[in-house]
Amino acid sequence: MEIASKYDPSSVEEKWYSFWIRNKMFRSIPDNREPYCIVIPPPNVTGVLHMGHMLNNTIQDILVRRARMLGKNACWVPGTDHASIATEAKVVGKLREQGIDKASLSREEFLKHAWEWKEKHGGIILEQLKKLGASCDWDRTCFTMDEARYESVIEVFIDLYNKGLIYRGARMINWDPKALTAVSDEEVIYKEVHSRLFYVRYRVEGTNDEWITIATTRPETILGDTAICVHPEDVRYSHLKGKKILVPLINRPIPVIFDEYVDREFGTGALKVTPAHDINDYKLGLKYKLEVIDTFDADGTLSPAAQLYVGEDRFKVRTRIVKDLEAAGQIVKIEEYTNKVGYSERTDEVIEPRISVQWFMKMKELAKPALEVVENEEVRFHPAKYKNMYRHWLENINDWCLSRQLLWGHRIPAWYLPDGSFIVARTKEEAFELAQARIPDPGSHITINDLRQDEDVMDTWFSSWLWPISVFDGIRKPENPDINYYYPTIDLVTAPEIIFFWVARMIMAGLEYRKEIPFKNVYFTGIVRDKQGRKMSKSLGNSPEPIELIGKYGADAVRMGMLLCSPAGNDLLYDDNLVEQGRNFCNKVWNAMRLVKGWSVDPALDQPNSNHISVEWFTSVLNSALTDINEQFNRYRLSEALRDVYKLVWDDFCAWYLEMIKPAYQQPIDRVTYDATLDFFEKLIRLMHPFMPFLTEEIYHVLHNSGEDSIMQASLPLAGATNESLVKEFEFIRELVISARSIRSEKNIPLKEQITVVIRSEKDKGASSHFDDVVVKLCNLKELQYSPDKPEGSVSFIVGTTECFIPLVLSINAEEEIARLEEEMKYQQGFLVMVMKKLDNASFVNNAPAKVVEAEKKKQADAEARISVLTEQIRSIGK
RNA sequence: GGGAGCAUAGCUCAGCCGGUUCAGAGCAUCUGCCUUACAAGCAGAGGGUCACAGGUUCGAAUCCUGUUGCUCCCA
Repeated sequence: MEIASKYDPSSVEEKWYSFWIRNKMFRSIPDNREPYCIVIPPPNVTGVLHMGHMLNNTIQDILVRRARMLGKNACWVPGTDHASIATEAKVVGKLREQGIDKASLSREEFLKHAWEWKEKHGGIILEQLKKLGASCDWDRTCFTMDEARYESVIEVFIDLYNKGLIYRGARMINWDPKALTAVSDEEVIYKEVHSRLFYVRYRVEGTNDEWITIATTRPETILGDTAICVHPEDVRYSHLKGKKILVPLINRPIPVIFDEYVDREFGTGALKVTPAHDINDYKLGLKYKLEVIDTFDADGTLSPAAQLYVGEDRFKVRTRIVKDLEAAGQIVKIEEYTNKVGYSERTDEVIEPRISVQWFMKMKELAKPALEVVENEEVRFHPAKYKNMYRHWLENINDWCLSRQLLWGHRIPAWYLPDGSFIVARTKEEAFELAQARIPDPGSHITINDLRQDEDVMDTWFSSWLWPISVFDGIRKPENPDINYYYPTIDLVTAPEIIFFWVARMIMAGLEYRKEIPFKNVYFTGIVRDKQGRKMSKSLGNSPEPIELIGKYGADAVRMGMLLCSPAGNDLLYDDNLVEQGRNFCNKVWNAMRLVKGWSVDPALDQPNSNHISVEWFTSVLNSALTDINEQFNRYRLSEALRDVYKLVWDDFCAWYLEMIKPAYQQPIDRVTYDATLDFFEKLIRLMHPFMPFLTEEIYHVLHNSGEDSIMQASLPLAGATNESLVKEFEFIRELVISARSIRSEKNIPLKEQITVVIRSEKDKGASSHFDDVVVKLCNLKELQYSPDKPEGSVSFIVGTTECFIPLVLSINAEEEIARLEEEMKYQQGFLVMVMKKLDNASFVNNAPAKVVEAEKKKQADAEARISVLTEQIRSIGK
């Protein structure tokens, strides 16, 4: 049968994925093998997967497939995340397109739409993962809001509330006026923006023309000012002690306070204090018991408390109030100014600091053990540099704002009584029971219908942080066989940007609910960027569509391309040519298979010497590479491991080994070499399988003509012994061959023309002759000779310290030759001078380790040998 | 404003404990080749004061200090 000269992934990938699924090869159930488990970072059901997911999931699949081939019971748990705020925004947007206003829907109606969205997009995402080749145990697919996960979240909320770790309180929070919800500190992105610094003068009460000038970037908050703050040692303002200042336009008197918080150098050294709308002002307000005037409504328009501009948007008001202040003669000057402004991660709306009653979780107690397990490397980070970042965050941790004013998510299990107090309970019924028990006066009876559940849902991450436990139902059933077997999981693969959102909190949850870390290693991938280093984003349109890419190049190529260039924690600059490189590699392997598959075996043929030595050599090379690659995996250097595989397969196996044993056209090969080669090939594809599952499965079946077994279930090749001296010997041969080829190329000697290479050596001495036949074959030699003399009319070259010649029929250009040799001579002499400088230095010889000195002496000897050879060569040509 | 990290070939990076696996890899570039597995290929070649300035040392890309430039995190 003719095998196509180009590997066609499209026909192969579908076939093998359904084969794996059909045979339940990704399925894992607890048994007595060692478990290996990864839980997927659940992708959001907001949309489709992007290149970052491709990289991240490729890495997970590599780890899982490798673990499986190492005989472990490998389990990769897939799932998706409900992504509260992001998904809700998408659903609202979609409804708006259909002319439906969210406000016109009941909670139940809205949730129906949200679930529809989830079913559709969650499904797409899982299909994309399958296209990539992900070997997830699909029977375990979870969703952060399915029944088991939902109940787990509620359980944990109640438990932490009862432990006093969750509380309800009024705090200044980050408010998203577009999504109309609180967001956590971690969801605020600070961006540098060009703005203006307004210098506004406030009149001192009781004077006609005494003023104090403040500087602000947010004049629209002036109406909420409740103090002016200056530094206690600032002499410019000391006369204002006890005075009142009038808020511009509304003339409300406010006190002057004195606090060291103020930076005297900034602006005028006088600060307006608006406790309702700035976190630092809020703290000052608490300290000095200032009045809090909330001049904004939830949607970012001014509230009646502002007195002016009521109902107008905050940014419109900024322009208007400046105009009005100017008219009133209270603008002193306006400066251009660059400052950082917080934006909502989800809606990109400018965050408004706002005082609001929310649910919070105390973090300090949980943070301590979570820091410890990373410090002592119970949980290892790869690369380790992220420990610094982690430590810094945990040491400066704030309470976690848990509630979100949204519909899509886990609803807060708190019920309010008519008197405003609340009860945290699983169900309304339970809350009612508790309520009755609590009410001291039996006469003031309430009915169950008097209870009203909190309208808010929880932060999405409050479900994600339980993920490694909840996917095994370990919250509801802490002793079930799955959780006992799979937990703690082994590896987590995620992005550094969610180290706080997710990684830190999972560690906390694990320690709190299992008394055990959730995973042993965290592999941080980089961010996939475009060639210009920009983050890939939909709005820029700079991200390739992963499924199209897979369709064009094949999943294996995409996996290779993504990983080849992404050492742990390093950003990856995506370029199509990475994927091309992956595709080319697939094709290379494919063609190696075509070559080997095309050979016919002659059982009568003895194994020639050159084949024998070649097999021995490659055995050693393979074993040593297997050892190295293992080591790379142990250090979580996956990109480097893949590079080593690439080099082993392409360079050592294809470019050297196969060329060494390749029979002449239409000639048969001997049995021993053929079997050894098939064995090598099989080991190589098994080694490659975690990286490129489809191609290797295909080749596995072509090589075996086998039916139902799969390379997935084969074991990884084990490293055996390496014959170091043989490998070293071959390095000499490799250099010799390259030099000879290079001369062939320089001298324009056609490949077909046979030449002779002479190695200068006393008979039976010098270069070993193990590989002589190999050299003859690789260089297309008539003959390889050893001779103590230089042949007449030949080009010479040096391999190591050994002199070699290629006798040429055509005349040698003496000048060219001498120039070439002299250049080499110059280099060698320079090298020798450097070596001698060291060796002549008494303190070097006395202080450096003997080994180093020895090495220098060897260098000296080698350089001298080469120089004398060169001298002799130049002289002989010269005469 | 506080903290962390990075700077090595045109590009992306590797170089752990200072010393021939020290100046490397892949890609890109250039020159030959459609050589019977592969042009998605083969054979060659060029290309770097290891950001800058000091210091420690017999010896520095590697350790220390400063400078510059970039990145990230936190407020």
